[in-house]
Amino acid sequence: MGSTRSSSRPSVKRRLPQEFYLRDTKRVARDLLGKRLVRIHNNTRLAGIIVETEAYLGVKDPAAHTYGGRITERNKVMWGEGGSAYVYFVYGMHFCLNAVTRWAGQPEAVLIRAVQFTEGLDLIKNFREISEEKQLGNGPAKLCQALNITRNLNGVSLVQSDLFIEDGDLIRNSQIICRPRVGIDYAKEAKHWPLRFYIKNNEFISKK
DNA sequence: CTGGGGATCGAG
DNA sequence: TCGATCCCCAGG
Repeated sequence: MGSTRSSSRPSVKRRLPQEFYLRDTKRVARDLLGKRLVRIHNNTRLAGIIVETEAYLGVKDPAAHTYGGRITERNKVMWGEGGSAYVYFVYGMHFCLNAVTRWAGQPEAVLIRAVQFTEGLDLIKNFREISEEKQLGNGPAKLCQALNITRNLNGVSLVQSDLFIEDGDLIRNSQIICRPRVGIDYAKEAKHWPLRFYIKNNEFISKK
């Protein structure tokens, strides 16, 4: 009514354009913090804030599936244009979701490692078969289970499909922690590279 | 064809 | 710390 504050102008959330994903992969990983990961499931909106990511830097990154220029059936989506989803199966039972970055032929990606869910919690709790909210998306395989993301979404466009990422709150640099990535002990010197990004003091990240 | 291992999770 | 569980993929 008589409000003179900025709340009278609602912030419009819009889907990130393909250009967002074509940029430097570390920048994309950092900039994805605070954005909203959204999945439309049977006309229901499931969504949450991305609070943790990791960058995978392609042919020169010993931790990446495309290290050394490998082209395989599994990793071929990473070789395509930025802006699509790379979903892979791991450890015999889990799926992980990446946003492919850069242009075709530069096979890099950002792993989404944790999401703070804010919409569609009933359905998400069903998929996860738990109700504790801090446990719903605090890991790359957990958030895939929460959104029912499996191999059939490998390769879909984040710019056009029912799986996408929206604008969100701006996260200041002072609120971002940068550390080595998780679960890549096999990756020689790259295991120390600071390519994991997460929001400081956030309760929904995968590890302390 | 084969077998070693994995961008994880949860129980003990 | 360890087992689950199975697909991937390099090597023969």
